[in-house]
Amino acid sequence: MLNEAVNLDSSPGAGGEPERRVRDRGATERAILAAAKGLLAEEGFQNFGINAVARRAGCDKQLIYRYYGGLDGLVEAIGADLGTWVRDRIPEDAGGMFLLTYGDLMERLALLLLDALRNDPLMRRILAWEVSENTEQVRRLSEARSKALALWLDRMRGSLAPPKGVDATAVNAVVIAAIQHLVLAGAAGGQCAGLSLKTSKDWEKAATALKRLVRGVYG
Amino acid sequence: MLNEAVNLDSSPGAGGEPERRVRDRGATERAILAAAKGLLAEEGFQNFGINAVARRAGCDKQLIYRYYGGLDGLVEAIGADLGTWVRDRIPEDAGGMFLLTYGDLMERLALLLLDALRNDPLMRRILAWEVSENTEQVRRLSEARSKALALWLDRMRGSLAPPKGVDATAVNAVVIAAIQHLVLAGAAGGQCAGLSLKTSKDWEKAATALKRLVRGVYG
DNA sequence: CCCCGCTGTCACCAATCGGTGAGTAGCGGG
DNA sequence: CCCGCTACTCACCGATTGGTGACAGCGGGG
Repeated sequence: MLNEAVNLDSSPGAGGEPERRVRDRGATERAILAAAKGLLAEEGFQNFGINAVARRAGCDKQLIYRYYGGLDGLVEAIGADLGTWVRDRIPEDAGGMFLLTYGDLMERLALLLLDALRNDPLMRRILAWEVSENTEQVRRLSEARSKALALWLDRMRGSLAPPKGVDATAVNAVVIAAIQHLVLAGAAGGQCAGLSLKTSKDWEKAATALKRLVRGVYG
Repeated sequence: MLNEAVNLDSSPGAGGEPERRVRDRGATERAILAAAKGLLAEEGFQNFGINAVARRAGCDKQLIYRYYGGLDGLVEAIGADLGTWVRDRIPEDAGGMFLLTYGDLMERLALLLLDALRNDPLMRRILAWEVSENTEQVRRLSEARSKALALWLDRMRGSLAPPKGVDATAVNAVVIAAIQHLVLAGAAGGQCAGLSLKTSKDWEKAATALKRLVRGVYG
């Protein structure tokens, strides 16, 4: 909770002095972006503002206006940064599933997405932000996130085609909705509709139920 | 959307005058509660505060402190009010489903819940609030909401038992999670995971997918 | 060498927030 | 009729918000 994480000028010089910041615009920009992401991930969008970001980044808010054009630009930068999410989340064994059925694939994807979201506080906060507000800021961020998600799904799916007679888009959307809400509810309140979501055993139950549902449709 | 609902002093007297408020504590209390619910439903929890509620109720915020003990008490009152939600949402034909299978029942329940939430902005906002914050305020409200939901489900279910070999609690929680997130995403951004959620045709697609998933598990 | 521009800091602005204490206005009972 | 209780309003508090203009200090190019 205490500041730290801001101390990017931990030069080995005599400690404790006023410690003038080095003049390095690139580093400052990165520090601001990191502060924004960290703040959003840890505190949520409620107290996400110019002052808070500047405080956490350890610089003056004026720099945020100068370098990012205000909070909007900063949010946009965060959105752009989400592109890396895909790169980081593609397991290396993605190619190892080329002879699975669509059902196998979707089950696997669902569980992977569940885990990925469970371990990504920033993504969770953005998700919560999306369903809570409908400002321009959020819309941009939302677009970036959903694009990243779509790209991820695309990469993972490979060239497997869904079975006929099923509106795969809709079914998958419902499954993804379930995953997202489970993760959000679990992170926020530790439960969802009477199902506890705290221990890993709880999550296994949820995962099993999720598998059953997916299998029930895709076989 | 405009204020109204607040206009409890629409006495037939000459309109436009300063229109002194009648001294009626009960009416004022009700006006405050209504203002709070309306504000929460229409604006969301972001700008939900003492000042905003007082402004909308057309009275001094001091009265909120006096009558409800501050925002916390007011939120609690909203929570208590959610008990009525159940009463209002029990269709009269609830008894007409006594010989359905569990699958029929859950399908019906899922669709009913979907519609109920789609038409209840207040419930939606509370839901969004729940997954966005974890303060004491929200926790109380969340508890009231989930209790209301549980009661509703209970009333609707009647005495039908779930099939064996299935973790009905978990499956149902996942289904409910899907419904809730679909509604939230639809209301906020008009889409979810590539599925548009604007027209009633869109919602039919989602409902169909939901039915498929439920049927896949419960037959 | 000096000066200009870029980086970073500080002081200040109006607006709003939650919260409180003091004071006003009207109704009802003696 | 008047007095007192109660519903209600107003004025003010400190803190924090987003936002801006002016200034300081270092460094590189003329």
